[in-house]
Parts: sequence; structure tokens; C-alpha cells
Amino acid sequence: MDPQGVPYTPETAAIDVEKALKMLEGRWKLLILFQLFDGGVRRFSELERAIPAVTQKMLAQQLRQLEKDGIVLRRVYPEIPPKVEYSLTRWGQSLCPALDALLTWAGKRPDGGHQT
Amino acid sequence: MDPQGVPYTPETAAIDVEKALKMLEGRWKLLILFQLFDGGVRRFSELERAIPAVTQKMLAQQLRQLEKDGIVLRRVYPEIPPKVEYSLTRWGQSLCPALDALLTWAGKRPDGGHQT
DNA sequence: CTGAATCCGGTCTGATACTG
DNA sequence: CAGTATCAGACCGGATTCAG
Repeated sequence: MDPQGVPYTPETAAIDVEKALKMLEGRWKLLILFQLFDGGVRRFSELERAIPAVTQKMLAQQLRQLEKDGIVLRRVYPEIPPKVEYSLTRWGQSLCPALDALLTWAGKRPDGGHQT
Repeated sequence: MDPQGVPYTPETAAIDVEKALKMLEGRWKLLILFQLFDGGVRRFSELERAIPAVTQKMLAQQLRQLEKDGIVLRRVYPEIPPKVEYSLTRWGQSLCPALDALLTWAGKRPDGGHQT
């Protein structure tokens, strides 16, 4: 990465960050990632159950985007009945520290005291 | 919040996570947070310059949401010309590890190799 | 300088129904 | 089981204009 001709400036960095963040945008993506985060391999229906509020359409759509972005791996077993498993790609796993930090933060509640 | 009668189950945790994530949703919020992240105190116009693609409307809107959620602190100086500074609240600062991890991840590029 | 208000088109989401 | 198709509405974001 980073071909030697390309200078690394704050501007190009900002663009990279923006593109990377875009991959995580979407109402359900982080929730999906949290399911896969623990090294988990989950089937479509397992994800549906784990995230009750999501619809089939949105789940499928966001999974496909994550797959296209190389974050999630989709493995299809040509069986009857169909079986599809989702997991993190190697690159997706590089997200784990961030996912972990996010989860930690989300677990904290604001103390309700005066903010400074 | 969190009255003592509320049991802590995976389900309620999921709800918390969902609410917390919702606070970060929005095309520009993380980008704004990254500007404030380094302990920075930034004026409105500084944020505008730092995030060229954002419009005044969206910047103001997302800042107000972050303020309402207790993540960002808005300090108004009653001067002419007006001066408004934004910074992270104490709770907002608890996001820093996550922000840092995200930034680290965003800086990595996928290696383009076969994903596993 | 720091915003608020309005208009408007595009995108995203959700409900529902259908398929291999 | 694991999706796709379709439609309608909510929501988002941008341009422009106005205000303290």
C-alpha cells in the first residue's frame, strides 16, 4: 500500500478515513460486526435472532455491503436446506480493537453529573 | 439513569449498545469527533475548514445532536463578532480510545490478497 | 462569525409478499 | 433457510437565503 509516489498528507489521510468510515455506516453494520466480533461464525437466521429489530432485507443488504468491502466473509454451503455462514475476513478482524473499544464505551452510561 | 430495578441482560445491553451507536451515526459525527479528539477546542469555522465537504447546515446540525447527547460541549462567548468553541465533554472523552482504534483501523489499507 | 429557515431531491428503511 | 422484489414513507444532505 501507499505507492511511493503518493505523499501522505493530512488531506489524503482524511480522505482515507472518510472512505473507511463509510464502510461502517449503516443502521445495522456495527451491530452485525459485534455479532461476528468474538471470532463468531453466524448463520443468517442467527443474526436475525440476535438483532431482533432488523428486517431480512436490511440484514441481507448490509451483509452484502460488508462483504463487498472485504470486511465480512460469506460462505455458502450448497445444501438443501441452504446454509450460509458469515464471519470476519482477515481485514475485518483488524477492526476488532475498534469494535472492542466501541463496545466498552457503549457499555458506559453518562453519569448524569455536570459535564465538563 | 439506570434505575436500580433494571436487570442487566444481554438484551438490555444490546439496546444500550444500539442507543449508544445511534449517537455516533451521521455522515459527519465521527469526522467532527476526530477533530476534537486530540484534546482540541475548535471554533465553528475551524471545523468547517477541517472538514471541507461538510455544509454549514450539517455541521451545525450534527454538532447540536452531539451536544444534546452530552458528547460535545459548546461554549459561547458573548462577543462581537460571535465566537463559539466546541470540545469534548468528560463523557465524550471516554470515546477517545474507540476513536483512536477507529483511526488506526482506517489508516490501514486492505492488502488486496485473498481474504480468509 | 455563527448560525437558523426553507426548499427540494436523493437515499435509506421498513412492511409485506414472493422464491429457490 | 436464505434470501429477492416492490412500494411508500422517513430521513438525510445540499443550496440558498436570512439574521443576530
